[in-house]
Amino acid sequence: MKFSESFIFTARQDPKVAECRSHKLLLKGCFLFMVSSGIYSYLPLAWRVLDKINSIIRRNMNSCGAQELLMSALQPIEMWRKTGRDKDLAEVMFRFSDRKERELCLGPTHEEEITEIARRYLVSYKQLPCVLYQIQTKFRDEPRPRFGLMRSCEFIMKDAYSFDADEEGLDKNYEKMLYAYKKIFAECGLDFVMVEADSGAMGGSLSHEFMVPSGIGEDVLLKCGKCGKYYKDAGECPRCREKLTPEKNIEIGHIFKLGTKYSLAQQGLFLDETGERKPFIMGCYGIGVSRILSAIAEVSSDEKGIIWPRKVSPFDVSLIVLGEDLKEDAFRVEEELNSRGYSVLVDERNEAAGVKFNDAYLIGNPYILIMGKKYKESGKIDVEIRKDRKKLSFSKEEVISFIEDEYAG
RNA sequence: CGGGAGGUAGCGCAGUUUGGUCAGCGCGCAACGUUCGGGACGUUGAAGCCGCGGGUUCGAAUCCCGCCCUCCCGACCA
Repeated sequence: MKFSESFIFTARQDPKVAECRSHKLLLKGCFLFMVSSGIYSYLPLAWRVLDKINSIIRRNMNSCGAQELLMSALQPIEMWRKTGRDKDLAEVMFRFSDRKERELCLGPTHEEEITEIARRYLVSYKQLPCVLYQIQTKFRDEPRPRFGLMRSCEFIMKDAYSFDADEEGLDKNYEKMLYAYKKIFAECGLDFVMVEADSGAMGGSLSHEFMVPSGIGEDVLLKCGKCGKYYKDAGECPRCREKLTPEKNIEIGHIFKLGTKYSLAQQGLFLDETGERKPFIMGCYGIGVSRILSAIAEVSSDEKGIIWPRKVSPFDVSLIVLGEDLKEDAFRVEEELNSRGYSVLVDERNEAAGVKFNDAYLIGNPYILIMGKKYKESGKIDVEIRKDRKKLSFSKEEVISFIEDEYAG
């Protein structure tokens, strides 16, 4: 893609509305458009990243045997009355009524709706286990949106729900999901920690949170200085007896063993082998998709901009062209890379070199190719690695295989 | 919802104390020329309900009253 034709319009100065690093960089780099407090539009750059995160999630969910669906965002309040959560979640629900006076809300979460779906179709033990998931926008009336995308009123979430005939089945699905989550976050390039957590308003017996230590965020965990383990609450490290120090974290995932809370309240019943009616044993598994984006921007960045991990970067490669007469050659390099499956952002704008370098750092693609004076003289293309700003120099053929090697590794 | 800070051109800001001389600066944008491996230079130009509504005054970005919006800290956080 040619930079001059792309919807990328970076800012030179830091935006005033942003205080934390990810918020600042995402606005400055033209990833996000702030509509209002806690409400954002994802611009093309961010959407490319989200698309990649979603692909990683889908691949890992599908390989667990989970099936994707998409539930409604509009939900009748009536559905929530069965579980009593119309009251528990009253504060966070965007509620209103339509012209027929039907009471509605914008879905803040979907346990009730998925249970309605499950009870309609899953009527026999033979249909279990069953795992369904969706990637969808959730709506929550936050009293205080914060840190840009970190806590917003509208956000993208992956939520999965498991239905089993017995506890053993739930344990199995829970383990599978836990394993998949580890793979997903690792693929997204995030260092995360896992802690046991409260089930809160979700209910149920066991839950784990996935956290990114970041120095900012809303969840404080206690870290053991000796073994490095994190705890939700404890006076001292149960293993080392070492003092614990509080550290801020970003929660990017949360999984719950729900048990029968919803199936009992909503008559989510099936017939077992003996012909007895039994409630589903349920689990639910959430990932804050848009929060992953901001978590990466928060922890994987420097003063110049974001440093996207390879698998989620908006483009695989930035290509800076310095010199009007080199454009055609640059487009040929782009084509070569495209044909091998790599996306390239070719900066062929008529801008000063410094502008192009700084924009490349801000946008944060993992590799920056430079075609300029050196290419004219010796046919060499410089490669700058965004992560550590290390510089290498290659011939045209070598560059292609270098990129291939990097992405293969 | 409590406490703090702020709202002036697309973005970042000065001006408000002491009302007039105030519609300003930088960046960006448009045009032309020179540049072209590290946020270039010159010339010219377009762009503003000074957050909104009342009030005081001969006169309000500036003073008074009310409201709205944004950020930060706290409460809240499925």
